[in-house]
Amino acid sequence: MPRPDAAAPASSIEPAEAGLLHRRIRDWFAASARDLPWRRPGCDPWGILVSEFMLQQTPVVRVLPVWEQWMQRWPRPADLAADSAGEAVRAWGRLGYPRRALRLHAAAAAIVDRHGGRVPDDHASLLELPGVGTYTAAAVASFAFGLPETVVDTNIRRVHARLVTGAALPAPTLTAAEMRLAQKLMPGSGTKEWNAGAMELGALICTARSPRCDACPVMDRCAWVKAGRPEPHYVPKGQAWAGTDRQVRGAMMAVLREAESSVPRGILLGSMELAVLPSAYQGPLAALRALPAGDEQLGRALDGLLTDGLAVTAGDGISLPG
DNA sequence: GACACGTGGCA
DNA sequence: TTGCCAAGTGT
Repeated sequence: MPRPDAAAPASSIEPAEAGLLHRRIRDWFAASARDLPWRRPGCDPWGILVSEFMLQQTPVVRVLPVWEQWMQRWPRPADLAADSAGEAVRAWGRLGYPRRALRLHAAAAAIVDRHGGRVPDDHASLLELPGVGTYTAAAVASFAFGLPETVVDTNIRRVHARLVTGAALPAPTLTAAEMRLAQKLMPGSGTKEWNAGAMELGALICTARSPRCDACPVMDRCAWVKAGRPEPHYVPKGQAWAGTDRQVRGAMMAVLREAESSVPRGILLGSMELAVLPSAYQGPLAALRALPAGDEQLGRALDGLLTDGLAVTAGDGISLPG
């Protein structure tokens, strides 16, 4: 049975065709890449690792200012490891998914403990760091150390789906066929520029919505364009937000980030009046109170934060982890 | 493999 | 305005 959105067999890419794609995309990258600070020659592996953590599910424009602050404050892994996890979470600000801040802090500690304070330069060691999965390990190995790792992120998956497979979008989850295709497409040299170029092409040109095919360096080779740019075969599953525990957790985290010290549990749960509280977190607190969350959901959200280590019990209250 | 997990910009 | 989407990871 045909599976239209599955990746094509790797054997369908001829060496000459692959060579053409390598040349075109790397040339395009050299001419069109954004000047991002973590791509500059002076950026060390730690700066690249920090950028990869922040870029997980978060757009570049929002990462830029926070990355600059982090590198200024914690220029080496040991600097971050010497500070508290709570400070990392606070400095994470509103980037989202604050557990990434916790894991980056833990990764810094692991780098100090297990690697003498230097970011490890092999895929296996990187993969053992907290918060580092298949993608991030390959990205750091490739971008920081120039190793010939196969990087597969959401941009690259979409580029491959269109260019080679002819589908409008990649499958909902990463498949083994996609990994084989990505490996088959890897050039014999210049892998760093190939990985970065394919990713950048997906981010700037071959975008999820309204791709700019007129500016694409490989439009004439694109299987999806040749097929008449068919619609996706499935409807992407949306992310619920309003009324979810995530929304409540986010509002509670905003209160904890802004608070100078610990926050009484009853304040977070809405069972205690504000009266004479220090005013630092009144804004975030008002936002939390405005949510249509019942006692049960408030309790569940707080328990989740405590379980995840994003918050800890401190005296009679709740605070960011020490 | 399906889910949970933040946040804000853009069409 | 509502919904989609962004350099994923851990369970």
